Amino acid sequence: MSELPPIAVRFDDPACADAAQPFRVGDKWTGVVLRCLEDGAARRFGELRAALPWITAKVLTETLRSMERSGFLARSAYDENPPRVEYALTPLGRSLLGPLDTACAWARAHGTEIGDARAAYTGDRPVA
Amino acid sequence: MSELPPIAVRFDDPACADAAQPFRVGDKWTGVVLRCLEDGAARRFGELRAALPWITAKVLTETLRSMERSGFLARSAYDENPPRVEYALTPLGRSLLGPLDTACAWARAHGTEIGDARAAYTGDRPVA
DNA sequence: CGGTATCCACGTTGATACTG
DNA sequence: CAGTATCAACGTGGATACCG
Repeated sequence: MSELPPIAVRFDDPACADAAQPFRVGDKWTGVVLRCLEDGAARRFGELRAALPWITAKVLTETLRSMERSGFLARSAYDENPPRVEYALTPLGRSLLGPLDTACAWARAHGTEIGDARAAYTGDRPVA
Repeated sequence: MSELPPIAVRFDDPACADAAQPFRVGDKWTGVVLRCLEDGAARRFGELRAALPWITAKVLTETLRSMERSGFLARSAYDENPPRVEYALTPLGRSLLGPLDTACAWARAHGTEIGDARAAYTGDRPVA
């Protein structure tokens, strides 16, 4: 299985610019994990860690547990040495990808307008 | 201008069941405010308050400020007695409605599956 | 009417260290 | 390798009271 490239901070990445990203899927990191698994392949914990170096192991674990609990992904543990654990999207998890794409498309089309609006915002509240 | 009906807790309402609602737009209440203004009409602060009685004035003010700052809505204050302030979506704010509908459609189609998955979840992690 | 000011409880994130 | 334990820091959200 090929290594996942680290997910750079992209505009359509919920990890970056929460400020400029009005759409969120699930918890803070759910969207990025979905992106890591969107091709349908199963990934090991370490692969996900390597792809998302800015998430601590603890938070990644919590995110994966939460997604598992909601039925978005399935966890498979193999009793080997060294241990191996794999995560893959379920059909329910894959069903999130469409709306996620819609949100990302919005961000690509309009995201910069948010920054423009904030830059232009003075806090003045003229009286009509 | 007609009174806004209170927004009941609907499944596609981000206010209810954060747990079962994986999509969020902006801050906690941004989505509901968008819904209140989606018809394009301007609403007074008090109208929004009445429609969203479960949001405190402070938090509603913060939400409106944040949305104004991001360019999602425009605030108009009229120097009258008693004071009048109106909020209306900007074109940028209206552009959010499409993705919001997509997210709500997902929730209607798949939302119950999350609850099912949680009910079925035992925390057992069988070893393969 | 349309807000602010103040204070607080809570949940989430994060750093660090440790383990089967 | 794939986690867990612990603790600290922070931001959000909410209750209440007051103001121009």
